[in-house]
Amino acid sequence: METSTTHHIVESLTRAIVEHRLLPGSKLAEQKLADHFGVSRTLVRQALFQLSQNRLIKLEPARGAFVAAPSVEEAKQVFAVRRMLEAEMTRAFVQQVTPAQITALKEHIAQERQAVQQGDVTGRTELLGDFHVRMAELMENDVLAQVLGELISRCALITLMYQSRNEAEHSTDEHEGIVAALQAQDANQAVQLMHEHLLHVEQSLTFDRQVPTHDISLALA
Amino acid sequence: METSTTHHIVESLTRAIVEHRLLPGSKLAEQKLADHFGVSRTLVRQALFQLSQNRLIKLEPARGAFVAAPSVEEAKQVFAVRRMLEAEMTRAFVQQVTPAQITALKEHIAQERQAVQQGDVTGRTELLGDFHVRMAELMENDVLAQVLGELISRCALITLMYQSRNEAEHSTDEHEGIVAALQAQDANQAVQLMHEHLLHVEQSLTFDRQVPTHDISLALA
DNA sequence: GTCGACTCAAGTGTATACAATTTTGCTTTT
DNA sequence: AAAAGCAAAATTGTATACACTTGAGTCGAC
Repeated sequence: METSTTHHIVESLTRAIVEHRLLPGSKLAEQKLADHFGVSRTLVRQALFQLSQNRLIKLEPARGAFVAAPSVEEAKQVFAVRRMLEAEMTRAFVQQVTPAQITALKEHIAQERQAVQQGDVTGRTELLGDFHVRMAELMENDVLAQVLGELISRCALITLMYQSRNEAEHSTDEHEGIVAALQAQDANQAVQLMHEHLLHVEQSLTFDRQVPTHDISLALA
Repeated sequence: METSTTHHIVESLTRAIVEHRLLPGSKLAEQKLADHFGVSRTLVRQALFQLSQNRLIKLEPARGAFVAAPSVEEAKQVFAVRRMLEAEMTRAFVQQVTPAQITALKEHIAQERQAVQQGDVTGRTELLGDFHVRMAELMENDVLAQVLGELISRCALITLMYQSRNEAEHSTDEHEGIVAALQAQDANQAVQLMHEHLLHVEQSLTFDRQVPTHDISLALA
């Protein structure tokens, strides 16, 4: 089953949504997408279904697909779960840390800094999230990496909406602190820094800043 | 989008797989399923895609759908994640525990006991998993409940394959111990009991018992 | 002028038709 | 007899056709 064409459509729409070229609430009409990609509605529908599983869009029966408008409330719940999961992940990481892992994480942080410096908003958000997934991957637990990846992509939209450059820079600093604690094999310190880091990221979202939208009912709600 | 017909097919196939009427490796031909359910391949394909997201089946390009054969290795990874997540969940639970929650959990355990007594293998496996999801639900964090639900259903197949009645009874006893610690608001005790409980469940899977299969390459591997 | 029912366009839901790929079984060759 | 090659059947992948639902706009009644 699973074709590469469908995957391409998913990727393309994902980029468009994450980069805010498609705003929350926008309708995604099947035929228009089919025309744009030069395929039939069949493949578009497969892609839309997949995107709905990723929570990037919402499917309403007989009405169609709309770009998701994640609530701050949901993001808070996601962060609560991430704090639970990542605190323990960090503790386990220290138990089996190797110099190679530290090197890999430091390299990643260097990339983060570069993206922040260059003002690459989309890139930096992706990299900041990937730091956490990278940790999971380095623990050689595919399930952990995947669950964490889903959690992070689940609030990627909302993070993008709310996160400022200043906060992004702060996150990179905190990543550095965590890696330092990991290197020192100071489990309690690493866990606490991770916990605080996630709290900080969450708090930066709760400002409830003004967000543009195309959806009238959403704009007036 | 999302129709109730597709949902019905998913439910039906899920039951068949979980109840081992369809063994790991079995091929699920689209036309045969379509005939059986009296619908077109379109709806069957939707259902199969959904099942593949739930990891109950595996889709191979141009070859078709096959009932998944989860590895013990994967189950171990799932349990490692569950230990991380549920230990912290338990700790947070104690922080905000109410008498109503304790009552709800005790009621659930009574159901577990009944299923174990009656030799209802499928029912007991479902209930034993649901205890953990119920805890998440009682915390009013939908995301947590959903993530945990996915993790549990992800190893439901393998749990069913390996878990004996004796182990099921033991699990129920451990659930009772956890609730007692929650009621006493003894966070450390509750967390440790939860941690040990998940270790026990995992260990009961690693026996690598003989499992019947229709897949030849799998049987000879 | 407002509310309600009707009509019709637009779009989604499902089935079917067709194309491409894989599997299977037979034939041929060594 | 075993292995390789080929052809037909079966199965998946994609496109199209048709049915049904929704929502907007119009017309008419009050």
